[in-house]
Amino acid sequence: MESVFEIIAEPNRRAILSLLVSSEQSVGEIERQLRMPQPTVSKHLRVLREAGFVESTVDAQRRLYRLKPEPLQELDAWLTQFRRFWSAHVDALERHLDRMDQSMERATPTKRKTRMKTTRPKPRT
Amino acid sequence: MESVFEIIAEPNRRAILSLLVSSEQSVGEIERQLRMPQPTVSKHLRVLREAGFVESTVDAQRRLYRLKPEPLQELDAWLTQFRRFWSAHVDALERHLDRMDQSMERATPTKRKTRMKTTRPKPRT
DNA sequence: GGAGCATATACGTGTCAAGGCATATTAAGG
DNA sequence: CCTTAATATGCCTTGACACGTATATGCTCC
Repeated sequence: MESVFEIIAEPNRRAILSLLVSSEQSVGEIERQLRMPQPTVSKHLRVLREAGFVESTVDAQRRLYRLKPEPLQELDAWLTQFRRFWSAHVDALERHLDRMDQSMERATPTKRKTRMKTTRPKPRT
Repeated sequence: MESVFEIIAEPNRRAILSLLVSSEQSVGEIERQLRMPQPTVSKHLRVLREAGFVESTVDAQRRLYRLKPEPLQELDAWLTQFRRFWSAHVDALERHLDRMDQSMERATPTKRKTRMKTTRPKPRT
């Protein structure tokens, strides 16, 4: 269970991570929302904690788990090499950029298919 | 072996994908560069092909494998939800952007630490 | 069409991790 | 203290998958 990749291969763990995006949660809250048995939750949280995906603080009998960014950023970094590749594929980059800034999708009803070449992200000055 | 995540959990498969970023390769070339037995390569390629990560064309006795972008873009899309999160963490977003365009890193000796606030992704309207 | 190279598949085996269930730990509160 | 709630851990079973070795398929060229 070394790598970041193996950790997120497990669907329940991904579900937990997605849950924690909004805010920190206790084990019991996770258990209820995801409808999984408590030992399962605890075990997955252990894995996530040891891999650095989450951290916990104690609040009386309960433990509050929150996300930590580093491992997912590492994953993001791994993806970088492929972004170069798929930006070579025509306007796949554009779709990617659209996903990047998910502000205002409705603002431009521009047709993707017939769209002119977009300005590529400029090399940072 | 459903999900994108399970596919890339395997180190050898990731190695193959990384190899194919530069250009298409035959099975034999992959075999030699990664120093893995031929059946292993073929099996992993099968998995990758069925999951849509690669496609192959026939060139006489050899088959040339090349990358397909979609599954990795799907992974990228999954990461999106977390980008919002870690952009809440101070200037992690900035590091992310720096990673996005990996052209010319040496050109700007700008100090990251003392840099001014970057424009954040706006909350969806 | 037979030899030889390139790639794919079949089968048997070992490992490892997820899940279920029971139980241990720790804290709180009366 | 004793009980109850919240969480963690241990053990066992089961299934999936990666690997090695052997073999099959397919193409080329003579």
